[in-house]
Amino acid sequence: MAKTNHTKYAILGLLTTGCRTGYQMKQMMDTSLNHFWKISYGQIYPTLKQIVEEGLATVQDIPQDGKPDIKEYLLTEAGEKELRQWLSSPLENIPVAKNEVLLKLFFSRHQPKETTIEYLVHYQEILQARLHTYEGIEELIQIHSIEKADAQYWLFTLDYGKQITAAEIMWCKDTINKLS
Amino acid sequence: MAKTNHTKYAILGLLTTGCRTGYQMKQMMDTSLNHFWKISYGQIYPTLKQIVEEGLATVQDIPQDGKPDIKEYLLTEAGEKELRQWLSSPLENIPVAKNEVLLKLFFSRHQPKETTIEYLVHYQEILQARLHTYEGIEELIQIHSIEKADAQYWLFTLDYGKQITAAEIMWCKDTINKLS
DNA sequence: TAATCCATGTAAGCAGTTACATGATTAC
DNA sequence: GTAATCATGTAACTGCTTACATGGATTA
Repeated sequence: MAKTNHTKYAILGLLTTGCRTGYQMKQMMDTSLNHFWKISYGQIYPTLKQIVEEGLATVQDIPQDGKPDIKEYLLTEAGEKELRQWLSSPLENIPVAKNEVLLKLFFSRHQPKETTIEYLVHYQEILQARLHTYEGIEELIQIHSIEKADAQYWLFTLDYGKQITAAEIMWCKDTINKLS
Repeated sequence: MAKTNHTKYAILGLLTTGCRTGYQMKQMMDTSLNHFWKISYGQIYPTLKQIVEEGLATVQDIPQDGKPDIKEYLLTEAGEKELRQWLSSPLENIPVAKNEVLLKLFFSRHQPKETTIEYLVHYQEILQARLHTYEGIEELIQIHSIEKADAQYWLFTLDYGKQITAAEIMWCKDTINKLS
């Protein structure tokens, strides 16, 4: 089964992008990785602890003036190796993404068509808003990392979000039409 | 927060489609709802029990010859009402779907481009296979439910799967090109 | 004779969120 | 004076999968 703990690798990866504290990682997630990955502090801090125990990173307490002390994490060579190994490992069975929108639609013959249409219109608005968010992220990436080797790959993932969301919007329009 | 237990509603919904046992529901999930919803027996049976306790369905033990006894579940009026209420409730914050493919790509500057390309080619193949699966599901729906009011909505969800997968394949090709 | 189908169910465990606690500093 | 920002962390809980148990009938 090779149960890969993806969260662990997400954090190892973030350690290569300039993030050095759990707090910074959370912020990064909530901005740049926002559209395809998200974890809570309740997950980040214990995982960081575990990563240190495994020798994949080191910690150092650094006092700050005015602000709370920080714990600075740095990737070790073993950590880098582990990350690279995960990157090059083939992707196995991708789990099915649960889709609440489709679940409701699947059973929607039990409600008036108008309600379903309203529902889809609302969903379309959410998608449109999401597209705007992506534009914001694009700017962030360009500001943050003009000369970073990362930027190219970050824009690939963003492009995914943009293209798939656009396709979803198209589908919404199609489906609304079919129902009208 | 209005924590909606989607699994419960998935099961209530399935009870309106001719599924009368937990076993049948699992089969239905693994075929027709396969691309956007999936649950295990360990989730189905306890939820069915709970649904009966809440008065949303009734059970009946029915002995069979040759095969194991079945427990036949039937939706009550209260159950139908509950389902309809959920259907008409607005969709709130859609949780971020974690995407392992994008997570790896995000950190892929740490590996040779060739490896990333191979990886994307492999992913593309998986997507292509998925498209074929969808065609299979389409046939299933058409056979299963020629005169069912459900069919229209089932085909909508399938259409979603087909269109989004096609868009993903396009993105794969684009990205492979950019990397070459 | 080994595997698969039918059909139900439970216990252990994991991944993850939510809510809470702490406490100084800065912005409105 | 109230809220937000910075920064770390834990405990309780939920949702879900996996692995196991049972056992006759059918298929390869």
